[in-house]
Amino acid sequence: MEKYENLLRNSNIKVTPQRLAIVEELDGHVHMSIEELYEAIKKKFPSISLATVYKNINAMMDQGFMQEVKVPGQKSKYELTKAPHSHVVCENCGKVEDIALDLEKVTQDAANMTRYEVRGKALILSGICPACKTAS
Amino acid sequence: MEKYENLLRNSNIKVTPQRLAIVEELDGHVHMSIEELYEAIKKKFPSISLATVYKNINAMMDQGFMQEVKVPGQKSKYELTKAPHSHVVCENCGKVEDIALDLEKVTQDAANMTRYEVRGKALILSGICPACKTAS
DNA sequence: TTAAATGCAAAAAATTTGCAGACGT
DNA sequence: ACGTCTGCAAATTTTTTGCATTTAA
Repeated sequence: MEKYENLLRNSNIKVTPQRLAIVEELDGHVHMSIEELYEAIKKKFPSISLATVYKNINAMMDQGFMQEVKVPGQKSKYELTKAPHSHVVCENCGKVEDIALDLEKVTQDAANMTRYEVRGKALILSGICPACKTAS
Repeated sequence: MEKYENLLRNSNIKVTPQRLAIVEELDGHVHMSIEELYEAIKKKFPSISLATVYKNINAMMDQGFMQEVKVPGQKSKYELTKAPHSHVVCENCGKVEDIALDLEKVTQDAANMTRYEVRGKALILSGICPACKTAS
């Protein structure tokens, strides 16, 4: 995970094993709640404390490294900052996936209707994922 | 607020002054956090307890009367259930507004790409509202 | 070497629960 | 009258903070 070490270093944020563990965990799972992250990291890093996870999530969010995904009906999940994108969440299994959707038109419409200077767009679609549909 | 009395009554949920106060407050302000609701209602109804606000929000959400709006960067706000719609939030003053946007195309795209059976759509745009733009 | 990070325990904030009395229907 | 709701206090849960020690650079 060389790439993350450098990304962190370039941003007045020290590279600690705890931080790398968080980043690597997210790099694998993509979307996890605080508690999920903590439990997962404890397996490889039993001494980590929950406070450290909180502090680091907050620090990395302040630096723009990480973003909160406010999922309807469940706890917030966190992801490493990537290109802007939308999310799809399965109402059955809770899984969250990224999806690249074109929100240009919708954003234009909104700007015209509200006169807002629109800066951010957060779209979360929910439904039943193919796996859960098959299973039921 | 006759209308709400009947709506509540038709749904095995008793009409109490506390509940009417919550509903009337939201009917006026549309989007409020738990704490905002509690503070506002206390003015007209000093004996209400925070626990009652929580219990009623939860009860009315269970009944589908009320919905949580998970706003990026601030506490969740609540609104009375209306026709599906999107939201615009001002990053400066925190105000949340409803907006009717056509998400048909975007939803279709998402369904095609993910094979999800899409049921819900939550879009929150953020930016600077006209009032804050003028003021700055 | 030095400022920043960790981990613990304690504090604070947010939310839920149990229960006796009050209230809606 | 009956079952539900309220308000209080206590219990949980979630998140933040202070501080002594350790660690990255």
